[in-house]
Parts: sequence; structure tokens; C-alpha cells
Amino acid sequence: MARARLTRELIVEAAATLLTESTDDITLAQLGEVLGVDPTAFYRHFRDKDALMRAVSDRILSAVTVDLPPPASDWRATVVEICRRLRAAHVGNPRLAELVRSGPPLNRNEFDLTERLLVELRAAGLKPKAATMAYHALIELTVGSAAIDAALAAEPPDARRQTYERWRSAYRLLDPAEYPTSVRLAGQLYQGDAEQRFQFALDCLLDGIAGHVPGSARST
Amino acid sequence: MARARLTRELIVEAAATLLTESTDDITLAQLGEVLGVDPTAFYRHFRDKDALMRAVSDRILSAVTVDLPPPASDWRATVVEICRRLRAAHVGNPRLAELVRSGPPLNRNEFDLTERLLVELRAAGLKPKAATMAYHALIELTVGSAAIDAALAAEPPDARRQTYERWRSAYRLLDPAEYPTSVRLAGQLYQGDAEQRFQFALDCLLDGIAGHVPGSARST
DNA sequence: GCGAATTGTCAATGTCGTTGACAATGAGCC
DNA sequence: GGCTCATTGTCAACGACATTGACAATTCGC
Repeated sequence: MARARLTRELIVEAAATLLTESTDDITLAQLGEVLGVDPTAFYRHFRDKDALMRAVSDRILSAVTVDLPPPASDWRATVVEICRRLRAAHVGNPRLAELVRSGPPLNRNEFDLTERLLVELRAAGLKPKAATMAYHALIELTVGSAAIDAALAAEPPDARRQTYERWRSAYRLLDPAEYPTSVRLAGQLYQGDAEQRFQFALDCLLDGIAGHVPGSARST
Repeated sequence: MARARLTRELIVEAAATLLTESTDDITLAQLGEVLGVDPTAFYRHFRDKDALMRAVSDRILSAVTVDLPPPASDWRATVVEICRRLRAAHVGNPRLAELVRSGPPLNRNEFDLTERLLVELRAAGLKPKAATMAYHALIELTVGSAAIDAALAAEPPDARRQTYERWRSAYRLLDPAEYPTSVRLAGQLYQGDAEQRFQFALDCLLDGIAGHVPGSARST
């Protein structure tokens, strides 16, 4: 009767599943239980919990760049798709997102992502400096949108709608003398899907970025 | 010799100081030591640590809307200033930012911030729907930029530059066959100040938002 | 098969948030 | 001043957690 044999892959797999199934932080005890193994067996394969989280985050990011349309077809559509996927990955894994934000794990998938974005931005006609600045801008917006939406995204759609409605009415019920504009626009806040709002933001940002293409109407 | 007497204000003050001085999470033991008091004395004034953090976050956000230029002077400059301050507040307090992100605390200072942004966006000529969408976009970018920069911002400037250089060289040292664009643009990545990069992103986003003003050249 | 490296198990440690029993303090009242 | 009583600091303890070191079972190179 062999004892359960672990591998890094098995552990990462189990951790990823556990993470996507709950918003809470993962515990080594849970991990051990799922794997049918003593919680501390884990330390034979990873230096500490942080190392595990890093490995899992890489696995999650792998979904961002797979099967993208070939380069040079439509740079803007490709950028939107990448950002959409990146956002989805962050929204689905808030605890990991926290890690990824705090500093590039500099994993293979992160490099793929950066390369692809830079390629597209260069294809759009941006100069090197503008391309990298635009890259940072896109990442910041995408990550921010995900961070804000992560908490709610875990809940079922109707609970989410209820929460949005609660927030709207918080603004609606303010003192109209002090907050006239908030009261008047309350109904429009948090309107629709969080992903639609992200789409709008991304469109605006890309419009602005397109303005930095040499020869475009509004380039400075 | 009276024992040290605590108040909510004293605790919030001490916690805020402690938080801005370190990136790490605050511990009740530290708090007790700073206040010269048993760590558990805290529980006579707050239900739990979470309640304390919420109180501190409100205090931090109060810096965002004070002493702004009067409305209707230059909407774009005012929006930039608000976003800059909001970003600074988040960057300086990563642990709190995490809380604020996850859902509007709906405090007085948060309402002030929203009202002021919406006023400016309406003054810019945006329709109600576009104004609220633009509001969300601005918040998402600002918060994202802060989240990414928070970890490094705590370190002294030269350590920060070193870290940026380390990241750049990680891209520079990639296989040129696989990552040609990353290698070529590595020197431009993470260039300059994080706040300058944010400025660029904000400018792009505001350009795009300005395009939604009815009558503007590129309005759809 | 034999010895050595791997790898799971178990007991223990340290940190942390939180709780409950207890004691010192201070305010109101006589 | 002395009583009552609520407030608030103190202390010991608990449970959850990550991590470590000693030990034992397994597996692999030879």
C-alpha cells in the first residue's frame, strides 16, 4: 500500500481548484485534506506557501495568451481580448491577483502576455516609448477593474445585482443639497455588467492611446 | 497613576501611523505596544480588527477632497488632481486600499469624492450615462495603478530604482528569438516614475473620455 | 538486495486574533 | 468619605495557522 505520492503539479492543481472555489485564503490543512496527505507533506515540494501561490498564479495566467488570433490581424481587437482575459483571470482569483499585482512573478506566461501586448502596440504604430507607456496603462486599468470587481464577482448574479442596487440607493438617498449630482446620477452608477463598464473604460483608454500614433489627428 | 486611557480616536491615530510606516499588516500586539497598553484593551473600543481598519480607511480618504480648486475652473485639471490624490492615498496604505477596493465603505469622504468627480465630468459636457461610465473608468485606472505601485512605493527611491532595473533586465535577458519585442523594448519598461506613468495613462483615458463629449470631433 | 536519498508523518513551536474571568478605575449618589 | 456600578485595562487561555525538526516508510541507484 503505497502512500499517496505528491508532485508539484498535483499540488498546484489541487490548490488552483481550491482557490477558484472559494474567495477565502487557502489553508495548508485544506490542501492536505484534498490531497489525502499530511498538511506538512507539502514542504517536501515547495519552500513555503508563498512559492506555491506563485506557481498557481502562473498556471492561472496561462489562460491569457492561449489561442489568440494571429498577430497583425486587428491590433485593437487583440489587445481588448488579452485585457479581457487578464481581467477574467484576476477576477476569478482574487487572492492570486493580489500576488501578481504586487510585483511581476516574471513567469513564462507573464512574459508571453507582455510580449504579445507590446507586439500589438508596436503594430498599431506606436513608438517604443509610447508603446511601453501604453502597455503599463492597459495593465493598470485592467488590474484595477478586476480588483474592484473581484469581491462581487464571486457572488451569484442576482446577489450581485442586489448589491449594485444597494449602492445606487445609498447615493440616491444622500442629501440633495449637498450631493445634487450624485443624487441625480445615482440611477446610472454601477449600471449594467461590470464587464461592460470595463469595456467602456478600455475603449476610452485605447482611443486615447490611438491618439499617440504618429500622424493621427490628435497626436501631440 | 492612572492607567493609559484609550479612545477610538487615539487608536485610529496610532493604527494609521503604524500603517503608513510599514507595508506589512498591522498586528494588535504592535498597536498595544505603541499605545502602552495591553493588546486586548483594543476590544473595548472596536468590535474587531476589521472595524478598526474601516475606521482608518475613512480617515485616509479624507485627504482626497480637501482644498480642491473651485468647480468649473478647469474640469480636466481638477479630475487629474483628485485622481492623483486618490492614488497617493491608496499607494501610501496598501492594506487599507485592499479594503476600500473590495466595496465602497460609503463613508462621507467617499461620497464627497464621487460627487466632485461627477460634477466635473458633467461640467465637461458629458451626458449622465457617459459621466458615470467615465467615473467608473477613472476609479478603476487610479485604483489599479495604486495597487501595482503600492508594494514598491514603500521602499526608498534608490531601492525602487534598483527593483525597476532588475525587472527591466529580466525582460532584456529573455530569448530574443521568442521574445523579440520585449527584449528590444526592455529598456523602456518601468521607465521613470510610477506617477509619471500614471499621468500618461490618465491623460490617454481623459483624451478618450473627452471624445464622448457631444459635438467633439471623435464622438461616436 | 543494500545503502542512501526522498518523502510522508507526527509532535512541537511561534504568531496572531479573539474571548472570558478578573481587577482597577472613576462617576454618581448618599 | 464610602457605597454601587458601569467602564475599561489585564491576564491566561484557546484555536487557527504556517513552519520546523526528528523519525519512519518508501523508493532508487548500484
